[in-house]
Amino acid sequence: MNDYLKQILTDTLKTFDLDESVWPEIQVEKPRDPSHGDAATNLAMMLAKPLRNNPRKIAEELVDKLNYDPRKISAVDIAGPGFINFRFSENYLFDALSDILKEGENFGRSDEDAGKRILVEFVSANPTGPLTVGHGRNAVLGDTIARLFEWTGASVEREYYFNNAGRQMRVLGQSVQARYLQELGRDAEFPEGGYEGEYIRDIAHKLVEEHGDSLAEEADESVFKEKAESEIFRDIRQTLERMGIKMDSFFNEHELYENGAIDDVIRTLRDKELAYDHDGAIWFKTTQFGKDKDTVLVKSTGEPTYRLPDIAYHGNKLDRNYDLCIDVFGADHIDTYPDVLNGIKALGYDESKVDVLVYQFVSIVKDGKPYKMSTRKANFVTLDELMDEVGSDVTRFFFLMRSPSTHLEFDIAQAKEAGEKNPVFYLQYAHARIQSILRKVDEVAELTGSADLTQLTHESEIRLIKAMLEFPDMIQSAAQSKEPHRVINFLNSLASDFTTFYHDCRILGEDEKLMHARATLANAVAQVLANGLGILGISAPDRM
RNA sequence: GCGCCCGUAGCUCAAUUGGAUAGAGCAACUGCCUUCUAAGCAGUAGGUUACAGGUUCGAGUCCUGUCGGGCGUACCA
Repeated sequence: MNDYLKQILTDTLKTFDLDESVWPEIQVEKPRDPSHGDAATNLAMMLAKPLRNNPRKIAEELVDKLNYDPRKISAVDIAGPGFINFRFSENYLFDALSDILKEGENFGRSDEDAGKRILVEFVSANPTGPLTVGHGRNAVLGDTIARLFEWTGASVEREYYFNNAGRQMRVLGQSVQARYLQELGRDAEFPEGGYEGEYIRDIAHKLVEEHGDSLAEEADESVFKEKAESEIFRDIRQTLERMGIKMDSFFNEHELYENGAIDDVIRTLRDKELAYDHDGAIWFKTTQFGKDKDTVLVKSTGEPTYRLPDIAYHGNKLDRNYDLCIDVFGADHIDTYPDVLNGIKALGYDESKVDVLVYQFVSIVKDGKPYKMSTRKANFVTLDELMDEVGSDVTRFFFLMRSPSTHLEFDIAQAKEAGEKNPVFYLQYAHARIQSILRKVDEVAELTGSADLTQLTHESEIRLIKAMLEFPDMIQSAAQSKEPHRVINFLNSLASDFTTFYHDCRILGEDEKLMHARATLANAVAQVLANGLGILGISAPDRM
């Protein structure tokens, strides 16, 4: 419809004495206030300057010359400072409603990004412990953005990047080793800054069961580290699966050392005089990109900092020919990704193909008080514990309901509350309620063929149809802006429109023609709710 | 000190990317179950969008400054 409006406005614009080069971009949007119509354009206001005329006068001329199809548009009028408002004809709305049902579970999909290959990298937690509520926002945002782009037609892959080498992991191995020896009743000193969580004891216990005391004389921690890694990764995968997240690949940083990518990065940066030696370390000239200081790429110990493999990793991703690589990062990485972008640009890649979603941190409220988490100190709430309490639907919903750019306050008590305080149920309830009605309709009547939709005349019926029509555009803008919470806002509003309809209009007990039309409408609403919940990875139950 | 993000109703947050009278949920108050699920609906109250300027037909949204909060500012990841 928007395309149609833009088209007829463009046609009208051609009749004006105005060079095409100064034409404003034609914008059509839905007015906030429904009394202003179904669509509006600010074109007359945009033309005020080039035409040197009063916007309302221009609007009058535009409307006068506008040639529109009355089967689609029932009224056009001018309001406010010069807005032109359009009202959709009912005929158009009814056609659109039957299209929704025809498209069914595909309603809302588009080919906006058809043919594009997109890689979403997310979670990417090193295997030092179970996934916590802190990781949850990353995991659910990444997965949902991937789903959104699947709906806009892209071919999407999900990747988990990790590093199983380095100091963190050594300390992890030492922690397990210490617990193993303690389990055998021997003296063992727990490492400084070791991982104190209960899961470390569980891993140690498993080692005792599998190997008895045969590992007691191991000189270093590597056996323990490997066991810890495989156990923790198994847990992580299970947790993700429980949340409906399936990774297509796990990328080990180690690969970048083996295939020489790391060395290549250093060599190229040196060639371009963007890297140099100083104090035994190798530095990246980030001052050239406007930073205060240069940045260390390789420490004097010979160990690279994480930036270097990050640059190599992004180069690797772009080598795999993705059209777009999306990274999902917490706010603590906000300062590091410009280095990565500058790095890959210096290597000759197109950095515009890397897109970073930075989300703000989750703060936990537990027992009404803020709760500070640390994996190492084992003050954390794991995602599994959370899902034990509230299930995956509520978990996903809470992480998605806020804009990524604002802090998310996760109130464990509120999430646990299965009742009215919990907003996810509102959506599921609307869906279940419709299914229940449709079951009853089936019992009382044998409805065949297509309904006579002209029976739908009530204000709340018309509003529902209009609301559903916005679904496809909403998905596109949610994907493009990487803001899944827009889907939730939309569904909340749709569910609310439905319950208004539910209270205004009965389905059962009306004559068969009207019942058929309303059942059709309700069916479409259920379909759109189910599609939207599907994008969010949340179930749409048939009964509650 | 410097960089990035944020500041909207008592609380948690929206606001169609610069549009018309800033909206929801929770909490408070008033009504509504003899009809399809009351996990619901209708209504009342609650605001100088932190503050001060600026840009323009038009600003919660953009620019500058001030105040307040978060994160970063490592040869940690």
